[in-house]
Amino acid sequence: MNTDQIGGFLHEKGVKPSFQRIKVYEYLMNNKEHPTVENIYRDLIKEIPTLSKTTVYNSLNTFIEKGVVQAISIDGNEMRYDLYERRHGHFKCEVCGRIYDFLPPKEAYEELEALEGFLITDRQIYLKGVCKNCR
Amino acid sequence: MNTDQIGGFLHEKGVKPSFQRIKVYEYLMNNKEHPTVENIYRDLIKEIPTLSKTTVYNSLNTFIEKGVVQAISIDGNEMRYDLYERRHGHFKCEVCGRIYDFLPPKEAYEELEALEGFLITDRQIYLKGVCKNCR
DNA sequence: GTATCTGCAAAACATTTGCAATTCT
DNA sequence: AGAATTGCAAATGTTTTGCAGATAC
Repeated sequence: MNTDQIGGFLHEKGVKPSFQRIKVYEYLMNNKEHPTVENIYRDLIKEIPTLSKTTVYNSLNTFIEKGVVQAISIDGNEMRYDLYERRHGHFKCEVCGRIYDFLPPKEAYEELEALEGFLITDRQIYLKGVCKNCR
Repeated sequence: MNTDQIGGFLHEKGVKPSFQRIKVYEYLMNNKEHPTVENIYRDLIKEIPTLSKTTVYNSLNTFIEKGVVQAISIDGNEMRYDLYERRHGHFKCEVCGRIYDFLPPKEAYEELEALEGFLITDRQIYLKGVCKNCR
């Protein structure tokens, strides 16, 4: 996906595709390791020297509102961000700090529908432990 | 469970049962609505006028280390705390803000074991939406 | 008597807000 | 021109840290 295509996609989703927003979205496309605002800001400012952290926050919050990005609050520290994809869970390694995606079996999600009388709009499955590399 | 029994229990779990720690633990036993540090502090200071918020944080962090309490980071705001119980999920109502416990079907948890080569020490399932009362 | 725990004040961070300047249509 | 967006500085709110005094074994 090139810049124009991202613009088109954001527009479709109800997000005005400003230059900064396109860059933030593109960053999330190319960096799947669940970056923090700091990560995004530090990297993008090389390309966009006038960028402010506020704009990164603004962009991300707009994306979340429109459902194109999800926030990951797997621990009490900073938020991490990820393109929205249905039904994937996150595993955080307590040793290296890396966050891995995983695809929980369909059953795990389907069973979660069962909450009688509640409207469910978001589901997050967070696992913690020690990853393959760190064991 | 009375104060002495809590003390015994904490001792068993490797937590020195100070007066303050027993009170914090007792508070979590009696207040299952996932209180914040602020909640705990505001209520307990009535009983323990010298209590400090630092001690509440210290106690909770010790509890978490020893696995008797779990922290809930369901959103990017303050942490919430809950006695550790195997296998229960949390649902946050976006309207009233309340956090409900729910018991995910066994299958949902068992399937999560499947992560090849990873050691899993903690699992959290967070749902968000609108609760029965707020619909 | 030495370890640990408490509690105050200050520090450290992440995130939000107010607002003026800029950009886009 | 009008509306939305950007970016700076300041404010907010949560959690941690440093440290001195108190407590416990």
